[in-house]
Amino acid sequence: MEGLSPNHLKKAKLMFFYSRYPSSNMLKMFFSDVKFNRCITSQLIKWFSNFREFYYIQMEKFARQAINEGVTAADDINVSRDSELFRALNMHYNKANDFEVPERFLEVAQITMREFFNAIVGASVLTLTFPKSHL
DNA sequence: TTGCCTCCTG
DNA sequence: CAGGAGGCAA
Repeated sequence: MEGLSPNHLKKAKLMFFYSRYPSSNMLKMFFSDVKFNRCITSQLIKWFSNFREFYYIQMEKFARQAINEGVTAADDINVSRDSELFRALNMHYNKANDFEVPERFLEVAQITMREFFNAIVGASVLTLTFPKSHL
């Protein structure tokens, strides 16, 4: 019925730093000590789905914050280990802070942030161009 | 139908 | 995070 321990959850979170969309096969390799069945697989996939939700919610949150703080160019957005965004994400996926988050994750997070920034700015431009009834 | 995903709740 | 609803592709 189960097979996934709290440690597996912690391990999954660390894996998230490397891939946001691990395939079921990748999961099977990463969790080679687990006897997979539909429930286990679904469980793990659900975890990553939840991880992504949190990730994207934070992205939108901080992208809007940057806009409100006056940032006008996506290129002015940078994500480093001392960024508020990173602190929020690290707190969520690496609570114990006993793992060194790969540099690659910072790069990806920054790219994501910029994409959200542009998407939000773009959307606001639309509402300004086509106000009220026209949308 | 099955599998995976997002969205929304609690 | 778990559950359930609902969309979508295989």
